[in-house]
Amino acid sequence: MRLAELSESSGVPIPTIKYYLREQLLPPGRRITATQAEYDDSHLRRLRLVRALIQVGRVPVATAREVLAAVDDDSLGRTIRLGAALWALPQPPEAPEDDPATAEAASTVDRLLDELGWDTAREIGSLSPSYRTLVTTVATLNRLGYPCGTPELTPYARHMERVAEHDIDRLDTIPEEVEKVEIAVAAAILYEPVLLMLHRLAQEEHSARRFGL
Amino acid sequence: MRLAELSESSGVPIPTIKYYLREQLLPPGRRITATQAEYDDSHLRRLRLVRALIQVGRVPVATAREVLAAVDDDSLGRTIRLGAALWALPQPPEAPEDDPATAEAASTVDRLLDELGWDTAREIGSLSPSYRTLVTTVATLNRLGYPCGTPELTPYARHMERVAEHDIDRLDTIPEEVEKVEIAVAAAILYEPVLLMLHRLAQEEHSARRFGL
DNA sequence: CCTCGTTGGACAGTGTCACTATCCAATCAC
DNA sequence: GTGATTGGATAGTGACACTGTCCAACGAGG
Repeated sequence: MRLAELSESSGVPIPTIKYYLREQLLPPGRRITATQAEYDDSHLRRLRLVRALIQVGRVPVATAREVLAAVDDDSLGRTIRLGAALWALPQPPEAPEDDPATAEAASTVDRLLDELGWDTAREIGSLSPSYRTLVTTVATLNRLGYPCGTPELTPYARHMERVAEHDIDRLDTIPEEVEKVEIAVAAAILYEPVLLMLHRLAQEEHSARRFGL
Repeated sequence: MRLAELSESSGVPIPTIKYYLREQLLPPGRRITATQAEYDDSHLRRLRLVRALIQVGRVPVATAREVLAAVDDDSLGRTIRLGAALWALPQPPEAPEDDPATAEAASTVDRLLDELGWDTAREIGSLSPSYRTLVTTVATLNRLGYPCGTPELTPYARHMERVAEHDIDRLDTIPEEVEKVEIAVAAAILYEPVLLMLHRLAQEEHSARRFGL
């Protein structure tokens, strides 16, 4: 497959593919001659993953490179590779640590994790970007005057726990091993918008039912 | 409250506040003299909402202006105002309609809504940005070779339905009427990151439990 | 009254980011 | 052999969210 054909079948413009090659989001093709290269299905799949990361997942190019590097790192096991990839996802800017609202939010989240019995998350604690982002967001909500303490968060956490269990059950059902990590990353990143949109649709539905259109 | 004081107590730099005033994200202060203006608590609250929208919610400035215009539109009822505000939230770029994968994804989502009995969502259909984004995302997942049909989506939709019901119950418990819409918008936008982060934390927790660290 | 620092406002400049346009020499198709 | 095409390098573009500079009008201290 030539570059033009790769562009054709992926719908991505040639200059953009060249840009991705340059940024190492896409491995170089197999060199045929000094000036021509051949691409295969793995390039096509990777290219679609890149587009999904950037356009749907809104992942910055530099971050996508890290995520993909983790995906390609054969020295890591599957779980670690997936974790490393998700670990690299972008987070909103963090509030200063000396902020009292941040400190309070941190203790709120800690109490939540204790209550839920999420001991692993509790141990990893502030090393996890998810944890830190959660703290920042809770602090923001509190500063805005919106109640967001442990009691408010607990039901949401229980719901998401069930969703996560379901996610992991599904991961085990994927048959192919080769592209498993690639697919898992795509799933992790692309299922988040799906969840959000289902959430908004459900809100629209139930809001309309309760209050009318 | 002078501009400098507003900047001080919000932590937002003065030039940025001026920029927000210029972009009409923040209403102008009450003019004291020809060259000085006075701001109050409502400005401070609005400013924090703007920061939350832009920094946590990653809402573009132009979109934030529309969202806030809907919030301020006294001619609309509360539900409509909230709907209008959420309606304006940014969506990923949409796939071309003639794409066969998009058409298939649309029918998948339609079947899902039928199955769930979300009749209002079904009627509104493609008018809702949430619907269209969901279709686009499902199409992307399918193109990547990830199974994402009605059976895969249904359990997720059921979970999010329960979350949405809980959301709406909570909305009713907010006592103050004046800032209700403002708070509801902040909640709708800021609770999405909270949900996502709880989801990721839960994934980390259960993945670690099942597969080890 | 008269400074002199401060205020709000206008406007141009900056940094980042995701592309995109241009150019070039090597090669392939006829 | 010749004209189009290819892959690669480099520089440019446009959107976006600020940010820095300047300025005339205040307002408080002497």
